[in-house]
Amino acid sequence: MSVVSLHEPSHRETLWELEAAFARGDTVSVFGECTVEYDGRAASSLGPGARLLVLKPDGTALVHTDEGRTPVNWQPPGSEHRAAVRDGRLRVRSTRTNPSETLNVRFSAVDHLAAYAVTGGRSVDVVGSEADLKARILEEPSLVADGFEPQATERETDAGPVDVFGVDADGHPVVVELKRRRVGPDAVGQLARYVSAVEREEPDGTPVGGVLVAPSVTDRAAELLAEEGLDHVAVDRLVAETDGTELEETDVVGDDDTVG
Amino acid sequence: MSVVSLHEPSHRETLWELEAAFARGDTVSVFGECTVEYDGRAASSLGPGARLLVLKPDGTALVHTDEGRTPVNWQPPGSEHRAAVRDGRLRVRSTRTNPSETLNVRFSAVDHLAAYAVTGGRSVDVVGSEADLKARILEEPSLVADGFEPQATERETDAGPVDVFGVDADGHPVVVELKRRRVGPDAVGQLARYVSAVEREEPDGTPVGGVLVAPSVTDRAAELLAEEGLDHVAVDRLVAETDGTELEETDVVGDDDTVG
DNA sequence: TTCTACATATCGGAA
DNA sequence: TTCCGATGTGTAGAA
Repeated sequence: MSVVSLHEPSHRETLWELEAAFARGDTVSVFGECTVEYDGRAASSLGPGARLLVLKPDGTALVHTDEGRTPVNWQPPGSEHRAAVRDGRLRVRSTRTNPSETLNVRFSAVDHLAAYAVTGGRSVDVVGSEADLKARILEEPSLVADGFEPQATERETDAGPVDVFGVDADGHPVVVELKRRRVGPDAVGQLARYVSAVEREEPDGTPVGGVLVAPSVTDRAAELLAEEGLDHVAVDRLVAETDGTELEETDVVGDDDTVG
Repeated sequence: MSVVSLHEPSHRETLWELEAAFARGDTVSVFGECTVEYDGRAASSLGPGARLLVLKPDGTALVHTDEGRTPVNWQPPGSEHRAAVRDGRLRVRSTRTNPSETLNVRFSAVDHLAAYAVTGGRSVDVVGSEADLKARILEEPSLVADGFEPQATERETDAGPVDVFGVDADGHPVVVELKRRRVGPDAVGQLARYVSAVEREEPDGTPVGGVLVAPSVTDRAAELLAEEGLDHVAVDRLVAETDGTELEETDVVGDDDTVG
């Protein structure tokens, strides 16, 4: 049987099915009235309400309310799920170590449980990552500056790895920081940090250039760049991906049986 | 009825029930064999597999595999869900604008659907935030440095808001950056950025101090701090919360009916 | 395991 | 709405 589904089960039935689902390696969805407590890196408490609890075979636990992409409470992969009936409530406790964390979900009533053999598979990123931007820069270094010659990627410095490192037309070192989206002061700080580190490596007085490649920068970021003598080059991910040729949306519109 | 549950429904039944659940404002859990495509800030594709789809009334859509806390694909709150039957498959499409994004989940077979009136409520953080750390510092400024006097929190600079701003025993400006956990080079960069901004505000030659308050720092971060003439003060969240008195775990151990 | 930075980050607060 | 930084960030890749 592919799916096990319990409608308004007793705590004992829920307990039994959770045990079986854990043993099978199923992913479990539980709807019910519960409270949630968490203690670990922080500590929090959630009062009674109707929630969705998802338990994965890799140890992930998610408590969702009716709002938000982020679970209201959770436990990361690698945790261990345990269920028990105590004080007339069904308790699901998920724990992990390093850091030590505990999630406690107490159901006064379980309204529905479903267990199913969910499979894996990663979503293949077809476009849009910082790696795409890097490929584009390496393919056409003049986007950074006329005469720019890349020499290394992920080059290590005392301040961390530089996205693209190279030399300008005068042979002076240039640090390039890539961002896939509009950036603020933090990205300028990151670039400045790498530039400083390279300056410390070079003979005194060697000018070290810094270029922030991003679709756009905030006003404050632009001021900080000017303040630090750093440059911004506007390169959009669309430009990076299409090489000048815009892609058209070709998805078909107009369906039968559409609801929503 | 509190929960609506369909076992191995036809696409038409699924479609009908999704429509009803959307109208009621229910949160929906769908188990089935599907492919997923996403296009928006990035673009990705996920091949056939057995997955869990969660649809919330606020427009959130989550596609979960058997692994990981992060959904393999998703749509943020504010999106609009639509369902349709097309080419013999049940399609759930979730779209939003600004940025324009589309999530497309195509089920070859739906094995289970459950709809339930999930309620809200935020998890109340009882301890452990950066705000706690700030309160602790304001309560006992000498933790930062002997003679330190806080003058403002979230003080604006050209580089952004400073967590705690004050003067040292000599009356010189001091910038304090708070972190609730162990920090790396990025936090040093953030502090350095604020210090630089304050230095630009002050008369030339005014020494501006910078203190990073965090439980600990990485080796590289420590080197960078030294390089920049900045300080680190180790203040743990536990110290911040308990004021010297350690809390004991009082949770009861030893339950009946425990499984897992 | 730890370190380092990316992410379709998400989220909340402020201007 | 944009800006800005915190987050129990999570996650991957490298040392």
